[in-house]
Amino acid sequence: MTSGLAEKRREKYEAILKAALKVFAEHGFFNSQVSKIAREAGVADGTIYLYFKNKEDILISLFREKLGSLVRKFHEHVHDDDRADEAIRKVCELHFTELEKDVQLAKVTQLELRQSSRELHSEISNALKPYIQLIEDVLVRGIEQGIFRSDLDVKLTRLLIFGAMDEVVSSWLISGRRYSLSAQVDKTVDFFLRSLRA
Amino acid sequence: MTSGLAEKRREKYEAILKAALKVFAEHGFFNSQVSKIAREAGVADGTIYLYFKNKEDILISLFREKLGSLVRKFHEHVHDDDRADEAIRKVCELHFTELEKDVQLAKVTQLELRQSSRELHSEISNALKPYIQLIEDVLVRGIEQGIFRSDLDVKLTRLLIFGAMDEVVSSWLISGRRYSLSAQVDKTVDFFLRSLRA
Amino acid sequence: MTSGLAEKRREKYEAILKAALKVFAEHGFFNSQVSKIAREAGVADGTIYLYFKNKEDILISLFREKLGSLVRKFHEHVHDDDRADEAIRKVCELHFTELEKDVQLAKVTQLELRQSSRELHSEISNALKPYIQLIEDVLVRGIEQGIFRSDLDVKLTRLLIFGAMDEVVSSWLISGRRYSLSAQVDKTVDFFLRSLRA
Amino acid sequence: MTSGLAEKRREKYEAILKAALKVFAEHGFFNSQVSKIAREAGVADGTIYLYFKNKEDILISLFREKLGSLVRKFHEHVHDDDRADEAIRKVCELHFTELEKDVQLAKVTQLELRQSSRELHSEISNALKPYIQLIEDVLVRGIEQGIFRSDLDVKLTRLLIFGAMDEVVSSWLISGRRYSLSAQVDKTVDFFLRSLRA
DNA sequence: TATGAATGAGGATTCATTCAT
DNA sequence: AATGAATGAATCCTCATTCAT
Repeated sequence: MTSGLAEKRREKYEAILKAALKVFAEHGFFNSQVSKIAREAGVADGTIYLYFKNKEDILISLFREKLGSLVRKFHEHVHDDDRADEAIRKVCELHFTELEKDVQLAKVTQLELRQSSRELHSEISNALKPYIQLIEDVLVRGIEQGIFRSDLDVKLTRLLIFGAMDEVVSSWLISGRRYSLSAQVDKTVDFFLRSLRA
Repeated sequence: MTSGLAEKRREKYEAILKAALKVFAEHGFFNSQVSKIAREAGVADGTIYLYFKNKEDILISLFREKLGSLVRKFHEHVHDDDRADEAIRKVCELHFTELEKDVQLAKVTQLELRQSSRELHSEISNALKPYIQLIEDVLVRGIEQGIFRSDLDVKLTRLLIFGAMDEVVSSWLISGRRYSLSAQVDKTVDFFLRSLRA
Repeated sequence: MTSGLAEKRREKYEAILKAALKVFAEHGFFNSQVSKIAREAGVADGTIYLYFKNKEDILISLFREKLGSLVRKFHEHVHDDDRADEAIRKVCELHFTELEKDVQLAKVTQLELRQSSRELHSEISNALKPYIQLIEDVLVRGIEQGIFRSDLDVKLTRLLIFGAMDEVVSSWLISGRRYSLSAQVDKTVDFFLRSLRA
Repeated sequence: MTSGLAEKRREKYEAILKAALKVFAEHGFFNSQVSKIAREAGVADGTIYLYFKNKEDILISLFREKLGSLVRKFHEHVHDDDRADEAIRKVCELHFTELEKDVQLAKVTQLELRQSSRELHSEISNALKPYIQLIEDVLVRGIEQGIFRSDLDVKLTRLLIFGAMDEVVSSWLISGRRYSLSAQVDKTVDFFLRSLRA
């Protein structure tokens, strides 16, 4: 029953990631001890190193898994023949609602992820790429559909859109989540579409 | 001659900040030792603590000084009776050209500043407030001038604008500055104004 | 078929020792992980502990086996009625040629063996005793045969002889084996015999 | 008063070395914690690293200082125009009496010094070189004086002599110092001179 | 004011050994 | 007998900060 073993391994892997998410969100990356994560996950300190190369690797893996899941969710809800303006709305909606649902994840991605070492930055930006690319794909499709301006610089625009959403989330977190994040979707998307439309 | 003393004090204060900017930009906040900053500034380790409370205080002070100077520069170039759309252009232009001119500052604000502790974040967002407020003021003025839509949510929009610019700078840095940052001003401002205009 | 089982056990025991010899010679005792020896021997980590008490026990066993084999070889080549001066030559010849043939063994005995813990030292000197004793026996026989001085302090002299040979081997190893070790036999034995002869 | 500062520094340096000698002799290199040395020396753990690069550096420095002092002592007692056979006696006498007087040093040099890492070995053999060279110089002088055989291989012979003495000291230590080490000088030197004499 | 030697808390990681399977 | 995943004790070193001078 190899699947039993692999499954068990996967379970422990995810237990550690879950514990890490909680600890990182609560204390920040640099103030989180590996031993604290181990305790939270109910494993020995050394066990962590059977699943992850080092402390940074935990953060990267966490980020990859979560971002991958976000991209996957997007693909579940949006199809290639959907209207690009609806797709933009869906991206923003998922971005805001998913992070609103999972505050720990929001904290880690917005605040703690930046607290990493120099080398980590390229890893992180690699992990972000599929998401940024996804936004670009929607922009390109919008132009093809004749919905978006054909003179758009898609490489620049994808950054403007991602950066704008990112800042809204950060600000919401820093404010202590005193208002609804998902309530910002409409106005945010409106802002984007006014600029994008042909 | 207290002013002589005060002047001397100010000089050393600035020498330390200048050294810190260089060291932080080169090695990142967490990989910068106070002793390295002291050596770069030509003072003893202990002297640092006569001017700053602790290591974080150096970063905050650096940020405040630099951001204050950026805000000051804006006020030099833009006046209350200027057209709001021109003011938005001026904000973006200054944002991009100032950071393009001072790469060390760009690195510190975009990358290293985020590597700070939990407590630091509120300090940083405090230091950012005057700049964000400045953007908001322009938006309000634009509405009053009838140039911008009156249904704008200025609190949200200022974030969208700041976040978008911020991301363009980050991306430019991460790319290794392989293209001109200031060359992005026109398209970026165009993106903003299409959404803002009445 | 206990002998079949015992044989299999012996085979695995020797496979582990052979692997340990290679790993110890290459990385030194303290830089050799038990898991590395296990991998080299093609067994699981835990299996090591079915054959050896602990890591040190591997080293001691290795030493005993190898030294025992050296003593056995000596007895194959020298007989009680041989001339003692010829026996001294044989001892030195075997000492140098055997270690020259088996560099891994030389490295372990000369360099890594010393890197052991306090408690190990008595074990090691126990394992060395048969060899030192063998030298003493030759000396006693030489006196009886009238070939060696009767005023020799055999307890001291056996140390002088062993220590001298030991140092030649160590120096040869440290030099990177840039010359022939066995070529030193004649001059070394000459040095000994000038002092020993009646 | 720079000499005051330098003196103070030297004093602390020696206090740490003295503490290290005691701790290493008692527990062996690998079982000696840096913190134990610090406590013994009456300084903070971190202070150690103001004087030494790392733990190994303490051992190397200790070795160098002590061996240097032994070489210096030899030069105080022997002069270039002394008879080479007397010089050999002096070498052996100093070797045995100095280590007999300073058992901690004997333990460290004979037993613990070998327990070092691969890289350390070349450092150690470098530190030993002046002493080995000193023996060679005496041999060369003996040949020039016509006292020693002119067909001596001085490079080999210096090893035989050093190795023989070294082993006597090791054996004495392992025996628990149950006999006088310096009492072995006469017979040891006699063994050497019988081989060396023209 | 300025110095810089001294402090000492703090933590990621390794690896010999165990034990459930 | 054999496995190898899990354990968790153990420690060197860094570096922000202090304080005697």
